[in-house]
Amino acid sequence: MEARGPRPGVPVRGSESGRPVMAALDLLGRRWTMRILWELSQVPAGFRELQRRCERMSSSVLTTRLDELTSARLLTLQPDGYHLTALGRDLVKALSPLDAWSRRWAKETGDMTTEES
Amino acid sequence: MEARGPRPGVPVRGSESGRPVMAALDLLGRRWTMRILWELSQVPAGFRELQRRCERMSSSVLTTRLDELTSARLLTLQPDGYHLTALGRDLVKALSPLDAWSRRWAKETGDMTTEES
DNA sequence: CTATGATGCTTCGATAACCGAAGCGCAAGG
DNA sequence: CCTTGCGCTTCGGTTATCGAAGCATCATAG
Repeated sequence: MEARGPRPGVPVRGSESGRPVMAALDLLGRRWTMRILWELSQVPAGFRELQRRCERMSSSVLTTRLDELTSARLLTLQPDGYHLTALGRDLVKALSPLDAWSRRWAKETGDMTTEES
Repeated sequence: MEARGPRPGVPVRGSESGRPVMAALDLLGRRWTMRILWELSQVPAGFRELQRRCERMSSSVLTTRLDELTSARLLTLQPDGYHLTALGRDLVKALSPLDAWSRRWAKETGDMTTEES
């Protein structure tokens, strides 16, 4: 299929610099990407189960994302489904404070607390 | 403009659950969102400067994102430009391990275009 | 040998998201 | 007055995503 997502060292959407973090932001800023990583970090899954878990995400996009993430070396397809690589697990680990943050976000939404420069 | 992005506690794209982290993943998984937060965390900026920094991102999308992020209480418009709120700064803080990870990613992908951030 | 059901994945027309050049209304400066 | 910069909108064109249907393959069952 030749999807070929963003990789560090190469210009990406919104940045010619090739700075690694920009490639990461591009990759992660595509629909479903973080969700897929998130789901796979909980429990590895095959194509269709992944699709089910993500509330019927379209199969074509799932294929594209799996291609991008695989060619970025974040996951691999194994007999029993897609797994995160060590690199992929590290990414999820790097992203994990997001869960705690989101809970705080939920709490503070509706409040009128803490807002200044 | 009434764009109104995802908020915790409300069903979002790809998840009916309303779980906070799903709302966060939806919000952050939109084009330019993380980049905008990233840029504003470095230095606050007005509309046009922000547009310049993000290599000419389209103004219409920028408006939409600023609207979403503002109504999510992650940033505010002040006389001297857009600023992160305390909540927004915490988000960026939660996302900050991404920078270190991306450098490792770059190393392990074989590409050595590791510029300074 | 069917047939049935599950898998990973593709196709393709329809829809939604995004792009970007142009322009608006406003405020400040010359 | 004229210009400059601002936040922001408009709108026609482009790209990304959707989703139902289908294909090839493998395993199990009849």
